[in-house]
Amino acid sequence: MTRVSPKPLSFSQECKDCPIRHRAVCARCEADELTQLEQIKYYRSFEAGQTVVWAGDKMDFVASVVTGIATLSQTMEDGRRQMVGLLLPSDFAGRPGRETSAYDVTAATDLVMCCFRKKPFEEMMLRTPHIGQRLLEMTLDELDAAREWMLLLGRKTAREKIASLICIIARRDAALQLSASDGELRFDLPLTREAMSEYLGLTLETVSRQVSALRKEGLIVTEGKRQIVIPDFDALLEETGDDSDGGFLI
Amino acid sequence: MTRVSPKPLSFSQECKDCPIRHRAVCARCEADELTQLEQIKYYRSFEAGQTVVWAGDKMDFVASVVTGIATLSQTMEDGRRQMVGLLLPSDFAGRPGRETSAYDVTAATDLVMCCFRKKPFEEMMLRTPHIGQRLLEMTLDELDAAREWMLLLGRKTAREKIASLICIIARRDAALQLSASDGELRFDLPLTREAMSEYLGLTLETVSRQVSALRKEGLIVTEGKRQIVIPDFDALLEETGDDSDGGFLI
DNA sequence: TCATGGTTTTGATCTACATCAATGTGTCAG
DNA sequence: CTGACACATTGATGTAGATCAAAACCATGA
Repeated sequence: MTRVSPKPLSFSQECKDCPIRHRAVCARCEADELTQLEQIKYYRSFEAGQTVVWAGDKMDFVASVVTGIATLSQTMEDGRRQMVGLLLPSDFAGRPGRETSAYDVTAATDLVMCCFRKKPFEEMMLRTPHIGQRLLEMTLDELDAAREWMLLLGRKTAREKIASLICIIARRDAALQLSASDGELRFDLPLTREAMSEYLGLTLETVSRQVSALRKEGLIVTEGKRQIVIPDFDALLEETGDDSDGGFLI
Repeated sequence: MTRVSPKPLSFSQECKDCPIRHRAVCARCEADELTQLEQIKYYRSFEAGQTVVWAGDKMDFVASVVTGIATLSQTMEDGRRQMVGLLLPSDFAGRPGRETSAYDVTAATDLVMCCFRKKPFEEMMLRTPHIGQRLLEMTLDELDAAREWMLLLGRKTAREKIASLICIIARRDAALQLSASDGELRFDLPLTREAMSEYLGLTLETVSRQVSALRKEGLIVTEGKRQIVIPDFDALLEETGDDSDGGFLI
């Protein structure tokens, strides 16, 4: 909940930090709208493990992830938890037109978010249609991702779930940094086994076992703490159960 | 795929048929926009079991359900299927800005859809911001529903899944028809055991067993083919695993 | 250097649900 | 009335993944 002093970022710098979506929200704005956005935005940073908002709590801002990873989760009374959203840099959180957060929002890693107070943001949406249009596109993308996720939760085996998660993160990672060093893929898997289990609807023991299995078979290589190397992406894709083309995952 | 001759419905009649969302898309339009909508819309009807579009097929329209139930499903190569959308009267199908359908769209019951050719619809969205705004609201609602569904798929027991599905249908049914005869709830469960199993990520045998169990315990009463009576809604809610208030399900 | 606490791995056992197989029920055509 | 067909129920058995328990790993700080 540490409210950090606003960083001296210009818009162009900011867009460098969050290359896809946040820029898409901001960069097309006319100059005066842009100025207004500047006036109502602020930055907050969180340490890994901190909670941004609890489900049911008042949430008077919308935000986009600048660096780090945030998660959205639902909890049942008896403590069972299911992750329902994974926000990478440039992803958007918060729903215009709703007072309270429907989910626990948690920092999975150290996290910086760029926040806009909700009221002014909504007013600006009314004045500036393209923001709403862009938000609609992004929401439709998220809905598609959620539906892909539903297939994973409802029908995939533990092994397929793990392979899918790794491929999803690898793909999104590759999309963010232009570094498509084709052949092998190297990236950070910045989730604990527990976070992975909440994503996948498994226990953390099962996650651990299946990751070990994939490693023993050489489909993935783990380097140090959480660095992962995929020697042959297509081979791993085979294990996901998805049809080969991979389609429109974010 | 039977293309039905356009029915002689006025707008007000149409709004009677699809009381919530479809009206929300249309009724606020200015008179001239309304006329344009009238010009580009047409009706199609399908028999139970028919496929509206296959995943990957061209889909050059968006549509809203007038009567009946449609489903969105994903299929894996080996045939495993997961339902990812359940469209009741007034729900919206199709994504502006996408050429092909991402899902199999199927008529779960006899079905009538009100279709708008995509191109003119998109052009009208640009001219008429409130349509886009309404679509954003609807998409956000669907995203919330999808996330609730993810919790169900990832963490609920078979018994909780069945209870949840019945409650969801009962609630949406009650929302459509004003008839809130409180105390007991009576409604149609217009899904086969197989469709239910695709919704819930279970096998149809497990669905059958759990429905029988709920019936034997008196939590639900089945009348005739697919009519269901819930003598005590709150008692059934207890079995869903959700927190009592029930929140924001569509 | 060693204790401390968080995370991960691995093992042994249990169980909810899947799978395979048979039987029952309702509806429609003839 | 009688197959025939689609759908639903019920039973017997198997298994993927959960649960319970212990150990290993790994950073941090005294």
